[in-house]
Amino acid sequence: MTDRLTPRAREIVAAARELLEESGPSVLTMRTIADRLGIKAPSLYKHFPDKHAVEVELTAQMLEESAEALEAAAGESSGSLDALARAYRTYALAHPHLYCLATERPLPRTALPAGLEDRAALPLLRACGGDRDLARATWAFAHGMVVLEIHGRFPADADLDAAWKRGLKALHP
Amino acid sequence: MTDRLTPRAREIVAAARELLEESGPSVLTMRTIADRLGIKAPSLYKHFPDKHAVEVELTAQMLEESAEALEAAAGESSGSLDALARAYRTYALAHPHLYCLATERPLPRTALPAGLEDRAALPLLRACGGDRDLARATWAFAHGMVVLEIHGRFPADADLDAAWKRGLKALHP
DNA sequence: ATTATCTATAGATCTATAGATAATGC
DNA sequence: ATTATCTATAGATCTATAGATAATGC
Repeated sequence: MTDRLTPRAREIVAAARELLEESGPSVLTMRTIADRLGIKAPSLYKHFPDKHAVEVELTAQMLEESAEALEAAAGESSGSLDALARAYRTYALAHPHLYCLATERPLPRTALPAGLEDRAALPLLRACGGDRDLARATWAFAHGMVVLEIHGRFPADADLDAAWKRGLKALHP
Repeated sequence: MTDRLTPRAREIVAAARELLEESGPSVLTMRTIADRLGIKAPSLYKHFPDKHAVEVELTAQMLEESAEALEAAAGESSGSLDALARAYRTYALAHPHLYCLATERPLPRTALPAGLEDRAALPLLRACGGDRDLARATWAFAHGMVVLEIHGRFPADADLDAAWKRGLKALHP
């Protein structure tokens, strides 16, 4: 995974990520990426075939980092489902634009590192005792809570901690 | 609600909706909307101040129609939470681009018809016996299932009916 | 030699405004 | 008169390619 890209390509992805996280997807263009590196936009095409390839790398970063966050939560003292949920929510809310970019479009499965999709899903699956249906339902709940919060869909006075607790209590009594 | 817009404005929204549902958000431009009506794009600005105002109307349509679908499900024989969930999923999957447009951005609360947000939330809140936390958790679960399905995030062989059942059983035993 | 960069540019679009013209309604 | 439309256009962008030039590595 660290050798998927040349060093220069990694710098390009890093610049893209800073832009995305700071200012959102609408400012993420080949020109703004190049500007941040002090080069011209056409030079980027020596490192990536097109813009989509850069976005795929951002998606891979999100999946890998959220997998790491979940693995860390699973490995801690408690390792409870509450801890996993907290880790998921914390990661997503710390990187809302990245989370949405990686999540609100089809997974570019063939372009991602082998095994990454499964790795990202594994901690939750384990915590569900291998019950895939329960793991998917819990994932949907967590994803729904996170994206609805990111997009400001809950009423301003909603107690989201309470909603998380209520959902987790039901799914994992 | 039927008098929010002039007849011509309603035709514009209808054309926008057809485009969106047929071809997705990337083709929804002022020019394509105008083309579909046989007029030129600048003429649209006599009916809407800007493109965003058209999108707000599409969002209002989605909220109103999904509210209707949920109200109908609540009023039927069973009126169970399963029926509500089925209605929600069916509506969203029948209108994936509209559902995402209306859902994957902040709610334009001040521009929407008064009471629409509450109305859309009410059937589920009722079915939860007024428990707002449970209603929000259930909404997040349903929204998560739907958007993950729309965006092709579940493995191709995932049994989504089973995941829905499992989640609903937990949330509403 | 190869690689990274640059300049120049093709080829598309987009949103939105200004001002003229035609059609409609009192 | 008012309203809807049109033409013309401003003013921004975007992605991506072609071909030249400079710098690096054998």
